[in-house]
Amino acid sequence: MTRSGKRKTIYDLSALSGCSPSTVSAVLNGSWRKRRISEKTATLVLKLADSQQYTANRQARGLRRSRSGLVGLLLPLYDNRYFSSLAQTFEAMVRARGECPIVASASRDPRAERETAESLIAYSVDELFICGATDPDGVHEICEKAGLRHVNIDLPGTRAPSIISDNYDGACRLTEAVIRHCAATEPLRPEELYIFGGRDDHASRERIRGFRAVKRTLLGADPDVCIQPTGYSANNTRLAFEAFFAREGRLPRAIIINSTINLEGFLRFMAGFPDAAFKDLVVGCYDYDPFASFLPFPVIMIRQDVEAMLARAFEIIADPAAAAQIHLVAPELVPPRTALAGPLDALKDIPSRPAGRPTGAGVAHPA
Amino acid sequence: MTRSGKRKTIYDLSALSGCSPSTVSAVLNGSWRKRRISEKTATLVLKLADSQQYTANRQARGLRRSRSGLVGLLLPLYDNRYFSSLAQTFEAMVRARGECPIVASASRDPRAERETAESLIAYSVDELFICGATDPDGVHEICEKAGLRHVNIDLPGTRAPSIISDNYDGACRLTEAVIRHCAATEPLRPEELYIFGGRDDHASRERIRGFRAVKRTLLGADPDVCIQPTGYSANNTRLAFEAFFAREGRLPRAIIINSTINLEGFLRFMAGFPDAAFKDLVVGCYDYDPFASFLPFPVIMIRQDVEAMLARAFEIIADPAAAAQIHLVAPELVPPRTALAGPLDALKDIPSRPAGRPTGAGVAHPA
DNA sequence: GGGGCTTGCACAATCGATGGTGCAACTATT
DNA sequence: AATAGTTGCACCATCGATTGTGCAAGCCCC
Repeated sequence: MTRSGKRKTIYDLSALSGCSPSTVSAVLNGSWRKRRISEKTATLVLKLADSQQYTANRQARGLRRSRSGLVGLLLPLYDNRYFSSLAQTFEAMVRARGECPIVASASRDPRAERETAESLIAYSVDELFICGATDPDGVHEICEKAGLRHVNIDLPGTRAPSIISDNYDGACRLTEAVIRHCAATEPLRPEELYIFGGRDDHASRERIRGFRAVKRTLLGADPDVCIQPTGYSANNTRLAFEAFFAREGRLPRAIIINSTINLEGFLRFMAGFPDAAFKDLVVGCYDYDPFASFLPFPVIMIRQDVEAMLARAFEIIADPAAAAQIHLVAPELVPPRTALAGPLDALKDIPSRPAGRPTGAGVAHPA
Repeated sequence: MTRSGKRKTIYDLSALSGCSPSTVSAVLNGSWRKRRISEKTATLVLKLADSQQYTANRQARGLRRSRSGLVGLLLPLYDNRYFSSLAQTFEAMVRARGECPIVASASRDPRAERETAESLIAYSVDELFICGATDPDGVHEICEKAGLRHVNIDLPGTRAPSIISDNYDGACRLTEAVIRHCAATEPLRPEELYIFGGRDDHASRERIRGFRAVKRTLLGADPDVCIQPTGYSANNTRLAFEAFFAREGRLPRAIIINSTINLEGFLRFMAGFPDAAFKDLVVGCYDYDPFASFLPFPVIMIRQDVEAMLARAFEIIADPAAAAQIHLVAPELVPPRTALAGPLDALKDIPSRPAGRPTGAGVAHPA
């Protein structure tokens, strides 16, 4: 094992190769043809860099070039399948561009959002994708002061381009799908269909608007009491369901749930009852989670098109003339019991030799 | 709106305040008492820094101090609840220490792992947590050459301290729980209990070892054919179940599944059959996912103690004398239909005014 | 009033990489 | 052979913050 310790610098390579640090630098960053360094010198330096395990110090380079190669993603949180798949896809896309993704979460707290943005700026990120921020305009202001390109995703701001799902249309389709699913048994009455979860943000408002519009159209009425925006907390959602149940002695026949986080709150409620208690329930839920799709009652989900949103966001952030307007991306309605492929399917798995003998040829590892 | 553009530097503040850049620097990094800067000057500079929205350039600071303030986490992937909760918890812990978390994923590919580690080193991360790496020793070598403190999590290496779950014990308890659950109906025969998923890594081996040990003890036999390590791909897992079903005309009565990723493969298989086809199935699964816990058949899960593992990892990485040994952390057996609290429960939710009138006081937003 | 001590700060080198500029040593041209 | 043009590289300032060191001004004391 070679000695542990310090990283090599261009000065080390300079000494070893006998040429100047600037020549080494030019060779290593590819600008050597432009600087008329001879092929021979370049080869020598490159060979040395390889044998010495040289890697450039990105802080030094970033300082000099005032570009860090870092691309930031500001997220509310990691721990649900919508945001984790977003992070996964973001990372793949940034790496594909040869840059380094840096993801940070800010808990949907406007102050944390601003502080996190400042911290990312302190590290000189080159671009910032602001996702699901409670106060996108607050973050915008900080970005603008720092001269940092940025776009909003998932929740729109008024000062920067925003790429969001068409939440209104998604909610319409979701609500309609739930109503039709119920109608197969017995027509749904307006007071039998509730929406839980979400808060006073653009997405929740649009989803509630779609919910109400479709409900009014298809069911003829749209009582206010059916709107229960319990915030984005699982526990508050559980409490809301418990309160409802205590009051009504039953659940609604059909429930639209604003986020899988709220659906987790519903799970907490479920734990107190046997599955049989939910046999007639129909649920519609914003955001897709493969396991949620297979719960013991029909769960119709809306999958936001994370790949399309991010692809669009990358286009827009690259356009210096992009206006502070909203770009809608259509989400996808996912029927119950559907296991969609996700970003992980893009990763190749390395098959391993099975520990036991597989019974049939190639069974355990089909091509 | 203030003009967009450049960030302020200590030189700007120097000019504005009339004192030298080094004085400004000392004031802003807190070393000013030691440098005998007067309280008056300090106050002046701090006020200026505040009004000018100054934030230090971390690249410059990092370059000079050869510490970046970045703490790295190398993950196989983001997009399942085990790793996403790990990322979530990691981030909270790093921020609590006043540093900046930087998470990167490497797809369980040894080459990508090494390259990603190199990239993190290029950004001068101060510490690296290597989680679930296929080749931890390969990453170790790179870290050592760079003089970078590091620990392994989730999968052990031989060259650095490793904090992992007690996979053997967890598998024993899981297998036993599944067997007992089945026995309530009718005693399980050895050939009715399979294990699917995982590959030839330490965790899979330990889990299989525990599985076999308990099976042999409780069921008296332990046929090789019941071991099906189908890798960590959902699709390969689906194919394995389809092949099994095609061959046997049924599923095993009870299945242990090595990872929720493999369980997702099982979902893909499930999608082709009605729920009724699985009414007698009992599943045990490594890693906890709240939605998976509520599938329409009993799913007993093992939750790895992410908080304890990370807390231990932070202790160990801080100890310069830490040996390259394995530290076991006990995982938790989670009965079917259990909705555990997660890292998100630590986030306070900001309640919003409900759009509709809540029927009971405080129902939608209980304290 | 001169030596010694403290106070309060400025100066300048440094971290590693970059890129504009300068300049020898060659080659080509007339 | 003198001039002009090319080739191949070295020199040095620079990015922004940090930190060892130096030093003037003020104070104290005998």
